[in-house]
Amino acid sequence: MILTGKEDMRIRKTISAIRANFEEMLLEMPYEKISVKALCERAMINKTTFYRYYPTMDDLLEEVLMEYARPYAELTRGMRYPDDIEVLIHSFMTYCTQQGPLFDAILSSGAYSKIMWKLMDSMSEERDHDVKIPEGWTEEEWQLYLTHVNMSQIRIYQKWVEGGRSVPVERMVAMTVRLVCDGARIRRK
Amino acid sequence: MILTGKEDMRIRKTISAIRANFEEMLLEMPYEKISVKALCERAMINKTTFYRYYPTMDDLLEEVLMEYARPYAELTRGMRYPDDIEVLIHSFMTYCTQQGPLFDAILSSGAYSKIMWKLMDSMSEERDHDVKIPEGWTEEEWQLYLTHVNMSQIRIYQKWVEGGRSVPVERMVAMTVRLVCDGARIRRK
DNA sequence: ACAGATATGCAAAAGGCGTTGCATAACTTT
DNA sequence: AAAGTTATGCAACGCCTTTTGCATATCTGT
Repeated sequence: MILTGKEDMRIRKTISAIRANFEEMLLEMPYEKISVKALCERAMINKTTFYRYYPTMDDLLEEVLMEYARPYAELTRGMRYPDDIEVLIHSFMTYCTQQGPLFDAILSSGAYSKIMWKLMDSMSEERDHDVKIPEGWTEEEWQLYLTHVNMSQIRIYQKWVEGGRSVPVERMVAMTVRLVCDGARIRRK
Repeated sequence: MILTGKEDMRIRKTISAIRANFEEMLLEMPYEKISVKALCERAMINKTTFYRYYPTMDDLLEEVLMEYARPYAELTRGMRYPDDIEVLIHSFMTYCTQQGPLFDAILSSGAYSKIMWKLMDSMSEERDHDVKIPEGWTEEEWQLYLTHVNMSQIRIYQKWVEGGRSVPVERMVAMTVRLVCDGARIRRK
């Protein structure tokens, strides 16, 4: 549930407690280890109350993650595939990098990869929902294009985090741009 | 558990019952809806017996899915990225297409996307485990390359299935090859 | 400050997971 | 065919999820 600030004070108190404790726990343990029971005990609310707002824990996770999508859409407003692809890749990588440990914790919780697709989709949807298919592309080609480009970025970022970010961001961006933009047929040297 | 045929007959009976009923159920309902309890009742075995062989249901799913990886590795033996990328993409798409409804059911059960990465990894690992990093590539570039190429293929295939395969295979292959090989900077027309 | 609305807590229930110890059944070996 | 091995079934357990009805506490509007 997203707070507008106009709700009953009990609601705001409850939601904040859930959110705050959930985010804390995400930093302490992998998502899969967090039980409704433990979260409720920690947030000092009743299980019933939790279920009043979130059908499942996954919904809560999704809600938290989705709040990262909005600022990104804002940041890249006006940018378009395929023309601005370099900038978009750069923005994505640097944006993710700046989001801090919570963001990475959720992404690394590979168990819930479905949510990442959703994230990537909504990151582009918020920006692209009004966008027409570019000239010369069929509907299917365009869908394929977005799938390909989005998927690569998020998976590459995720693997990069998993690997402890041993490569500097800028180098990572450069490699990604080269690979995604110039294609996979290229030979090095 | 993979049967060699030399086991105690009780074991073979049990494992077959589990596998057969599990595969049936996968065609009837999404993976997440299948409970250990229901599977055991249907297979007419005790829960204890199930857990003797599979720590979790995920392991069972993985086992079933992984059996698709071996023939694919066989099929593409000797092929290498990046040189044979066109053939590899073509092989992947057509191979998947020929696997029938069970394969698609597992893949569409998007909930369990983690396993697809595993699938894709093992599809290439079985083939590439002995392969050195190509000349002129750094370790990281090569990892990035594989991530990118593998991810795209599996996600594109998955989306294609989700969309009811409205585009013919060969066209799908062509589009994928073009996009992955020639890169995402290209403009149509 | 009061009345009405409504969110929360509590307790209990049904159901699934994963584990245990033990008796019994089925299999293999000789 | 008997002896020894080992897989299965059974019953019960502790734990977690998700839902329920109802009483109580807390909020909001006036």
